[in-house]
Amino acid sequence: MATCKKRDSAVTRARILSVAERLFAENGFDGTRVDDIAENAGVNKALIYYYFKSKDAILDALFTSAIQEVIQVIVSTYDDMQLQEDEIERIFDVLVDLIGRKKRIVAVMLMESLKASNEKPHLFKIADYFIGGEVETLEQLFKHKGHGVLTEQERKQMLVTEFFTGIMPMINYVVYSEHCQKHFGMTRQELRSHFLEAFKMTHVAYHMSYLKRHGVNEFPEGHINTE
Amino acid sequence: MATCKKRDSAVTRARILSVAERLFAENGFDGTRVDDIAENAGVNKALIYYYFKSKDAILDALFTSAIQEVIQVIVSTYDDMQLQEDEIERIFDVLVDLIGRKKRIVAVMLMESLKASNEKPHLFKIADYFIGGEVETLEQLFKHKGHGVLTEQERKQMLVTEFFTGIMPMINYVVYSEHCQKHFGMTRQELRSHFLEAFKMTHVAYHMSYLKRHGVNEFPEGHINTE
Amino acid sequence: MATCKKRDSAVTRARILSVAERLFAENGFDGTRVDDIAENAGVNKALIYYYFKSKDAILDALFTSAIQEVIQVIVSTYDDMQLQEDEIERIFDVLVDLIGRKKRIVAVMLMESLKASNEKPHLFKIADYFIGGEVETLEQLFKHKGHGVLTEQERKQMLVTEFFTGIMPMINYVVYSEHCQKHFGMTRQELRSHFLEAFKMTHVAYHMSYLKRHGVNEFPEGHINTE
Amino acid sequence: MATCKKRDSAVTRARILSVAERLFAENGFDGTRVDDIAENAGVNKALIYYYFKSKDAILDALFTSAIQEVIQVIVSTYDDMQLQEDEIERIFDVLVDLIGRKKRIVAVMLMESLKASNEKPHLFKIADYFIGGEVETLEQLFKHKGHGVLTEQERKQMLVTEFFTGIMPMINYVVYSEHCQKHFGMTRQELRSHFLEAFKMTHVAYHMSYLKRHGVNEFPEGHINTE
DNA sequence: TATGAATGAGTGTTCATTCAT
DNA sequence: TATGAATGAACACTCATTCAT
Repeated sequence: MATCKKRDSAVTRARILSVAERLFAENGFDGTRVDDIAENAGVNKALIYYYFKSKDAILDALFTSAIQEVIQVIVSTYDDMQLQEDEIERIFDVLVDLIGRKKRIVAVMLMESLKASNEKPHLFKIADYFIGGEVETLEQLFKHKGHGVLTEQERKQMLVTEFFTGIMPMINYVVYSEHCQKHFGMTRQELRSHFLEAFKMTHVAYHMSYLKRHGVNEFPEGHINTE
Repeated sequence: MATCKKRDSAVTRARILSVAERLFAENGFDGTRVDDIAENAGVNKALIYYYFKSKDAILDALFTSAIQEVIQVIVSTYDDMQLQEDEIERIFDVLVDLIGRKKRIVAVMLMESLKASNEKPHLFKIADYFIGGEVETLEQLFKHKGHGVLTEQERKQMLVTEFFTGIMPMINYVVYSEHCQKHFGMTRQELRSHFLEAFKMTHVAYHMSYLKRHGVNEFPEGHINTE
Repeated sequence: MATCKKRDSAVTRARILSVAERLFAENGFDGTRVDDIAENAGVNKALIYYYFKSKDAILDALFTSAIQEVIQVIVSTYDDMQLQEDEIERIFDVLVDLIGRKKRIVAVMLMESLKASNEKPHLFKIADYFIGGEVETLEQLFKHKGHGVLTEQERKQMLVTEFFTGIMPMINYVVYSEHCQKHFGMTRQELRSHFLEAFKMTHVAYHMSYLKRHGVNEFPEGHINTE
Repeated sequence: MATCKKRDSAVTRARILSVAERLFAENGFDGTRVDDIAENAGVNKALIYYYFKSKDAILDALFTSAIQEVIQVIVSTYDDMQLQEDEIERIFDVLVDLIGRKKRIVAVMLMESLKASNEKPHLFKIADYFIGGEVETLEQLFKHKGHGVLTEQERKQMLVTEFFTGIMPMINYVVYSEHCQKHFGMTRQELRSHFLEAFKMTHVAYHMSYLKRHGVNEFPEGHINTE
């Protein structure tokens, strides 16, 4: 009769992950004790080690699943979406919501990435997919317009621009959202619309002018339109 | 006679702080042991507690001194600098070098700021001064041009824009510099010039167009010039 | 019809015991985990607790069965064997092979016996049977020769001699065999023949001279012959 | 005024080692907890890790110091001692007392040596010195008598004989002394004299007859005398 | 000002054992 | 007879902090 809550492997594992995600975000990875995770998940500490090899393995599992989820959404987004200017907001919504749903684990990713001793920050795994999508889209447009392939320098410039003025601001918006609301005394909506405006006026505007400068004004089947 | 290397209170204290800054940046605050600090500073562990009440106190001292130094530089920078476009690069250099010199402690600040449990992230203390400088400068220009004071909404938009597309990208550039060089396969110089270019084409360009839109084309005694 | 591999109680139990014996010998009792036994035996960990009350119970079962097996062989050996000198080697073979077959569990017994806290080392259970066989044989000979029963002191001397120069060297040979081969750089055969020689020249030679000293030169129906 | 007991590094370290030695002997290495050592030594557990890198390091320290002590005594013993038969008992006393003083740590060595997974048992380090002393002495005698150097086979036979019928019985006597007294119902003195008798009648007798067989009846400046 | 010794409270991890099915 | 899930009690080791000198 009663839906058995205990003894369900998948559910328990998920609960551990969920709790770990929250606590890591609240106190950082090092600041979170396995005991805390156990207690908050309502399971025995040893059970955590039944599902995960180590505390690090929990973090890895969180990272991996977050990255996979993000990648999946990005791929499908760039697939079925026309980059018309009037769709900017919709794209923005999708991406911000996407990261937002994983904001806690993304925050942990940032924390770990900030450690100088960290060799291969997971942050870049996500960034790569975002950037990859944008750069690829642009290359397609260029090829269609008769421009040759990008030079190495052009590619590098693109990567850096996308990273520091495209994806990172979005990530920062997501992870610092609450702090900003408090510090600047804004509602969630205010902050969101102000950030969207700022993003449009900087990163998006740059894209538009870049395309215009390269004579990409009309798009094959209706891609990014600049005016 | 006496080569006063040991027994010099100020020097020892400074060495402890310097070592702590490096180790905190390398391994995070939680990942750094007081033993490590002691060993690397070449002092007895107990001596650290003679100079600092606790490990946290070391971090606070680092934050405080870093913030003070940053503020001091910013104030003097905005004082004696003409925001002509041809000076953008010089301003950029000054600011980036400023943060860069404190990059490690800034990285720690970011880490701490990312924790959801953190009430008043130190990050904003620094950001406020940067933003404050820019916003004040703009307000001065506006007043001079006959525009009234900024509306609340305009101010908020300005704050958000400065934070997410102005100061944060610079901070990110500084703290992720090494990781980016490695990940994108660039030299320090390449990354710097690409980032500067990206910054100009987004945040700076936004400022220029904003000013132009508001008819601020000439400056009293030679402020920001848009063309 | 049914290939009864699983679901065969006796076989499973035996497999658990066999695996436990190997692992205990390899890593010691404390160094062996029940998980390891389960994994190596290819059974579920909980099943082990279906067959055995505890980890200690597994060890006890191993001890008990080993001791019983040893006793059984000893009894039959001393029954049907003539202690002629030319049979020394055959006796030696039988005994060494006997212990050798249980060498792993014997090693564990020794380990347990070495603990000062151990009250009644199992080691003596086995030793008693070996010693008992020899002493009894000798007593039979003496009685037959007209010597009276042994004095208490003679018995005690016999026990000690048998223990330290008879059974223990054989046990040591078996349990340290591999280590000795490696350390002394010998093949199994070399070590065996050298040990047999050493055993003959010490313990066996002592027996012979002892018997001779007591005028036991001929044997009723062909027992130990000294020259 | 009061002789300061605390805060004396050497004393504390020694107390830890002493307690560890006792507990390891009582319960085995794996059966002893660091907490137990701390409690019995009357020190904080962390202090143990201030003096020793790990639990294994404690064992190593015990082994190393025991081995060094044993080696030192052996060297001086074989140096200044005449191997006359009437001195056998004195030699025996010295060696047995020597091992006896380290009986607990020797017992632990045996336990560890019994683990099949143990690569280089410490047991052999001690055994080598005992055996080395005896073998060298014999070689000297042979050389003096005009016998050439030992063949490889002779050396190997000697090593095996010394190990299994010389040093190991003595070690066994020492480590099983208490158990034997209890099991065989003897006093310490009884056991000792019985064992000495057994040792003389086997290992020592073998040495004597071996020498006689090789015509070593008189000794240069009074070494081992066989009759 | 400086240090070696000492401590209490963790901290990740393990393991024998049991439960529910 | 068999299993996957769950647990409590350890356990080796760590670390910020303090004491005595």
